[in-house]
Amino acid sequence: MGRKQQRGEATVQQVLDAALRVYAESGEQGLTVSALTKASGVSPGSLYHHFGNLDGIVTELAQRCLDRLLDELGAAVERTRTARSGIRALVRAYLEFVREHPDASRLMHSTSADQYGMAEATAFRASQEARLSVITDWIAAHAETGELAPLPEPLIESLILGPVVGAARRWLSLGDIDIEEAIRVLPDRIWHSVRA
Amino acid sequence: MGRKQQRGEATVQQVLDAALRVYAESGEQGLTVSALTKASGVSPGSLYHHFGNLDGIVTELAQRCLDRLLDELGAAVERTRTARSGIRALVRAYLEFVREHPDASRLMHSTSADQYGMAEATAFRASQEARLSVITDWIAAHAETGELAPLPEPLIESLILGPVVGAARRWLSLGDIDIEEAIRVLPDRIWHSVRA
DNA sequence: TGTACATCAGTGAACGCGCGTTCACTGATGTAC
DNA sequence: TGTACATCAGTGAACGCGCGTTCACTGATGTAC
Repeated sequence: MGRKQQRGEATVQQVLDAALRVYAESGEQGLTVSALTKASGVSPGSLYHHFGNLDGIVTELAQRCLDRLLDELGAAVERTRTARSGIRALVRAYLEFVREHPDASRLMHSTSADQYGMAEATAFRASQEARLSVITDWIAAHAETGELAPLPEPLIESLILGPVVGAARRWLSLGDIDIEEAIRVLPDRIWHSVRA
Repeated sequence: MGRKQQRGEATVQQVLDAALRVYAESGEQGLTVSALTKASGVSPGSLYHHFGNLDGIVTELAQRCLDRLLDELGAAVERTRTARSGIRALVRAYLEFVREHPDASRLMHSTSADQYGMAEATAFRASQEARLSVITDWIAAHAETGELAPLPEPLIESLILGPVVGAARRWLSLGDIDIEEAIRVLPDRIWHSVRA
């Protein structure tokens, strides 16, 4: 049985790069097969050979973006000791990721749990569970020490990520937020909403 | 010049009701013209007579939903004196609206500023300015008294609405949040993140 | 090392479907005098 | 009150476009012996 050829993965990467570019320029409704073949130089047939269908491309791209984000968040949190420094690092890492990768962030913020229905959102979450659990476990641990408010994990998560996502979205779309100021200010503000 | 006939407005309402129903059942991609004609009993021609195009229907529906939400938020805030009671009332009113009108909330949360590009998001916001300013003015007023943290209005807004929207979205899609608990808990938690 | 074979990667013309939209028309409602 | 006219409301068959997808095929890469 032949091993997978490496030029395959190169093509996959080429397509995903092009997809992010197209999405950044023309948004979700601009992300068509013909736009992708044009932007990537990859033929429709090859595209289907690697991804199955158009949805597969978007899903794969969103997954990879989320992978990177969650990796950074996990790393940020694991470098800390106290709940306070952890929350602050988490918020800062998220906003810095958005600042560094605005296109990827835009994509994630509009596809992750939004356009897809509930079932797919659940599946999506499940597939990231390994990376996600680094963070949720950390939260659970610090909830048990009494440093964090005794709330269900989803509520804690909403309190932390809610303002971050809100500010990020707004910076990405309306642009009436100074992201540097957000990075300076939000971590501590959010900490005050979840501490015991 | 003949006055507008009232059966026109009845048809418009019929279509918008159907649109919300279709959206709730089949999501954004199910909201097609043929689905609307089937669900509303209104012919394509009539549909275009009243709305111009399909986008016009979605926009109109989102606008009307947002109208109602902002009215309730404005009313909730105006019944209060202190910053603390105002913030808490605002959060509570938002979550109660979501609980009472989940379908309308789902629609707003995925169309308002998401699928549309920046330009349209701005225009959308501008058209709601009257209702929006009731709330932003209230925030500005209480920021000046020193009750609220001295932050730019968009950041305050993110801190307040972020967790609310996050929790609402999650209740609407994943369903792993107890909305009654959120109504009980979030108002005070959020208040702690924006107070001076 | 060379040859034969299997699998992977990639092409691009072609297809059919369903979408948003139009248009010529009929019917209903309101206005003028 | 009745008649003539203008505008609004509504119909539904028809259209064309562009979308996602397929498929028969060629070329490249890796494996077996």
